[in-house]
Amino acid sequence: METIALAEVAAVLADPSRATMCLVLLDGRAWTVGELAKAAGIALSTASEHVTRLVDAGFVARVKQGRASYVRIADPRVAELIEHLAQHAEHRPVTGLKSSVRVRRLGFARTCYDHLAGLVGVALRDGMLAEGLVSTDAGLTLTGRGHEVLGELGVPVPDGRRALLRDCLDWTERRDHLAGALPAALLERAVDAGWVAAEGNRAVKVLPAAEKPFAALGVDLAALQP
Amino acid sequence: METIALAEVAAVLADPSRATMCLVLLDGRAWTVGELAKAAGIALSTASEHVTRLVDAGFVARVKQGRASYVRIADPRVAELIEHLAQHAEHRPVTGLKSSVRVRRLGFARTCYDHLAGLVGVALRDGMLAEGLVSTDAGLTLTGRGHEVLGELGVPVPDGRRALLRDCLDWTERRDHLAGALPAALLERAVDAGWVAAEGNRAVKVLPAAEKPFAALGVDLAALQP
DNA sequence: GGGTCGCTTCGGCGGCCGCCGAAGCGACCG
DNA sequence: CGGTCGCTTCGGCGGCCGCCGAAGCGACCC
Repeated sequence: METIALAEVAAVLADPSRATMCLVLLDGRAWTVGELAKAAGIALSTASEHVTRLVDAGFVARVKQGRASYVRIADPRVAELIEHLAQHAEHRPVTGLKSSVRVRRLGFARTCYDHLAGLVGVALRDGMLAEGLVSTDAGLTLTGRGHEVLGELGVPVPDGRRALLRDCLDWTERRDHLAGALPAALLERAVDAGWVAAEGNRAVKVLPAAEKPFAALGVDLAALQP
Repeated sequence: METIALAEVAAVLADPSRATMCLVLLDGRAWTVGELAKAAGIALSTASEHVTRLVDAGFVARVKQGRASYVRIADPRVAELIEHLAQHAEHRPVTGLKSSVRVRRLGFARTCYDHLAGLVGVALRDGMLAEGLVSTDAGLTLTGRGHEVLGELGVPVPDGRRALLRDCLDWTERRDHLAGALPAALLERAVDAGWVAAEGNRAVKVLPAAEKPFAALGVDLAALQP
């Protein structure tokens, strides 16, 4: 019986249109049904049906606002599940030509649901390790120094149920970057403080103000330019 | 393009027969194609086709031995992915009547791929936390005392790429138990040392010899009997 | 070497599901 | 209070895919 549940959940993501929707929703924003239809290249009516199914499966939430209907990922755990699955999917040969163009545009800095990824994301992981802010001795952990430095930068260290730090294989870099509650808080702080700014879909622009705080995290942005 | 990859991977698990196969394979053993066919309730020919597809997708490995053909999960990361998906699947209402009977049989102690789960698995997490062997201060980590105690028990602390400790929502207990490289090493030691013995599919029998080592891990087995 | 056994491959059937356009339905705009 | 706009629902079409039994193919047994 329980086994059927697994198949049902997988079936929801097994359709290319629904998969596309989930992936674009990983940018953390709320999309209208019409936008999702366009992104997936299908009729509005079909998109609406897909959204219904994603809602029923608990993957996304639909919030009506006036005559529009906004769709967003239901909760961070779902985002992590989709990322996990996408990681496995990208774990093999690949890749087309067109995608490499898109990847170029997104490669330097981008968001992965609610945290930084791309070249900058990977450098952040390396830098924080090198500075001793995080440790991999027994799983990924934040060190005492890490607590201090983040405090000085105005990044609150979350203490909820969600894992503080997780490795997340980067789609473009093929190396791990940091995911979890802490990187999410870091991105939020970075946007608030004007260190970075969201550009397009998932692209992120790194602003000059980022230089100092990122240096404190072990990242030399000047040496990193593409 | 990349989006299609996600859908393809999900599609592999979206079939009830293949999902069943993957779930039974979570016991870590190698199954023959015939056994899998019986478990899924389908013809041998169909099962063979499913196995081929699971192999192509990188979920399982097929190793020929004489005229038999053994199938097992391809690697621990795959097992974690399937568990992750199954967790999401079981995250809702549920449950039939028949399944509760099966659950009863498996509830006390069972394996979850390569580590202990069930009531004992949950108690292990609680006990190790209470004894200060693991900590949740910044993600799940093994403490210094944890290293010591495990050393005394003859459990080697792995240092590979795989995460040492992870929370894993228990299907039967609806609470977390410990997964990851360390719980896997613990189970292996427990079997070798005769603390526990594998019974049926995923059921585990806890032997008298388990009392002392489990007490060291903060678990009072006598108080735990079902 | 003939017989059996376990698995794989092949052909063909049947059902499910994703697709669209048309129609229905609120919400907002004048 | 008609008109438009965004979304949802409905009916029907078409293709894909999981299913089986039959046939093919090695490996083992005697």
